[in-house]
Amino acid sequence: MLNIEELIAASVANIVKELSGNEVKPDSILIQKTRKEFEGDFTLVVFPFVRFLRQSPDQAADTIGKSLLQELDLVEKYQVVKGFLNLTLTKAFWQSFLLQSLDNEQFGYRNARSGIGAWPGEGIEAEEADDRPLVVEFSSPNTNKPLHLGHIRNNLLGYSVSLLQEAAGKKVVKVNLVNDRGIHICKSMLAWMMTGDGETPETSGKKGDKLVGEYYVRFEKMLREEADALAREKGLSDDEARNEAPLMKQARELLRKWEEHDPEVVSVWEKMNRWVYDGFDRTYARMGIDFDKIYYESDTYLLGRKIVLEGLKQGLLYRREDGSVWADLADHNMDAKLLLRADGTSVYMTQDIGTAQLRYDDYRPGKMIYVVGNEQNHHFSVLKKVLALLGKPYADAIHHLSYGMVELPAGRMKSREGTVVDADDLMDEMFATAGKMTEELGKTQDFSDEEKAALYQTIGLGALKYFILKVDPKKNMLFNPEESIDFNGNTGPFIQYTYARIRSVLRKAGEARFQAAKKGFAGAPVNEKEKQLLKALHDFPATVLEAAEEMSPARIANYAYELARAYNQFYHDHSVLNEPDEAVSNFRLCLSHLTAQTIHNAMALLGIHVPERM
RNA sequence: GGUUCCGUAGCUCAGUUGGAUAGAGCAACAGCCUUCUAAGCUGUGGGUCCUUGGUUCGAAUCCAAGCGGAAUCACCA
Repeated sequence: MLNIEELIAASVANIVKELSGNEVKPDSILIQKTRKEFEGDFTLVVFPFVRFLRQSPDQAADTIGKSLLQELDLVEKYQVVKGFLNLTLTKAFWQSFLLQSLDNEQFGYRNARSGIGAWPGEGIEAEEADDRPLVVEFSSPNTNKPLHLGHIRNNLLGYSVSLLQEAAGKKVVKVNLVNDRGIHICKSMLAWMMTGDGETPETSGKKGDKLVGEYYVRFEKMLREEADALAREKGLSDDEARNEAPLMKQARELLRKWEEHDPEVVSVWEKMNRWVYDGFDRTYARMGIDFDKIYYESDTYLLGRKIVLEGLKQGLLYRREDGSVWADLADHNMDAKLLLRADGTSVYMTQDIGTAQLRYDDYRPGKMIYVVGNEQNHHFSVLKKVLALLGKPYADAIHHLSYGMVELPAGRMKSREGTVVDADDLMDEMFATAGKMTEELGKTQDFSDEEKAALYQTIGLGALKYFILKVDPKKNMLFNPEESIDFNGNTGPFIQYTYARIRSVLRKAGEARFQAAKKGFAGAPVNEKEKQLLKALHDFPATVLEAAEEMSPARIANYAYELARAYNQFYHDHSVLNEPDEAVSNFRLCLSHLTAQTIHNAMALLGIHVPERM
């Protein structure tokens, strides 16, 4: 079915062709929303075809306007302003849009395509890439430290982008790739073995990821002391001293033993990783994030190595004298990339090759989206080149969703300077602030303790998520811990509040009255504030598709804000239930209902809940 | 130095495939609660859209050069 903009555009194309005999390109017909300061609903920019019509812009606009008025019933009138043709659609059009949308709880979402759940299997290769599932990787933490603010942006983005793609009709698989192996985790293990005295999350009461993180910090501290001493004694550079320090040698020895599957080492590794996973799980749960599949690097790096060795056998890669294996990327003006060290161990790129293959085998995705910070832009362009070199069909399917860093007023977070903003702490603070604000406003006197806790969590998380998601992903963003995140203005709680207000009206009206209202508003007059609301609501489905296309939750966040603002302006000026004219009251009730539904659906795409009362 | 990204109000950010007089919020000031939730609404002040050229009927948006900032150019992940 054509939407209204397409319908008008098609009609305009016909008109111009009849008048001038010229075929106009569809994309030269620009239908946009009429700006607030002019009368009208949609605007046609006539400049692109004044040439064909051999008329002044205003004359051309008038000519087209007249024809549209005749041809399309839903065009009520038009006005010409400086080469812009402003069309006003009939009340009937808007009211039937409202009526049709009201019963659709999934308003704005495209239905998920059926039959895609049964992958992988025969025939999947023949399907269009568009019909295949999408794999979205996000979070991807290391297991030596708790999650921090940077991870929060990553998690929220990845989760929201997944929801957006689903809303656009794609089948989505959310995956996490846990970096559970390597020197960093060996450092935590070593510090724990040397100084831990058997401490566990149970004996200490500490969250597992926090506990392991503490040992990582302890290792770094001890290493620093050793390295400083060594640098003084032997006059070594800092890098040399750190490398030469006995602790560092022990950590590397631990890694070597791990790769040899030393049972004792593997057992400590498993134990401490489990602590971390338990901690992460709690943080994810609180954040409202989940995954369909978790990959572990310890499982994928060997596959990567296998693929590299096959590539070498096929002559796609080459071996240097020292035995290391490389990809030649000179054709792409890139330096050669190391894929296996001389000792046969793998690097980051190697395991990413394995991971990509595994995902392809598991899901045959049309696209593999990696939500990873922009510091890894180069890594991903190399990964794609290497996979192409290896002849992998999924090389082009890889899409790096690159996002900007979260910066503090003093710059980047630095663990050495203790400026890392911990994810759990931040959420705790948000919940506490939400509670304080709500108590001050005296809004929850009749709430039970459980209801209060749930509400404060909803508001606190809403504020945090909205704050982060409203910013264009590719831009760096600033977070100032001194100034707590706002609850007024362009914020999550503002939108949540608007929803709660509407729900309050709807509760007062009751379901029976709403059902009756749906049948009883035809022909009611539409005032300016109501028209603004209708236009905003009408925009939602297209906005969802654009946001999905651009992978930008920010588009949805800004949309939700505009919608809430439009409702509040309407609400301020007009009464729903106290309106004496029954048809008008019915109309406003329905308008309120669809607005609530749309706010709910928009916020859901950001992973934000909306409260019935606040 | 090469490559990529960013530069819009005092601050944080919007601004669709180029379209009308560049918008919000915060902060400041002034108003609005006997009426469905004032976490709201209304108003005032605040701009060299980094600069200079180019393309165009039309440029914050596209192109080129320059300036400023960030990331990256690892046998780290």
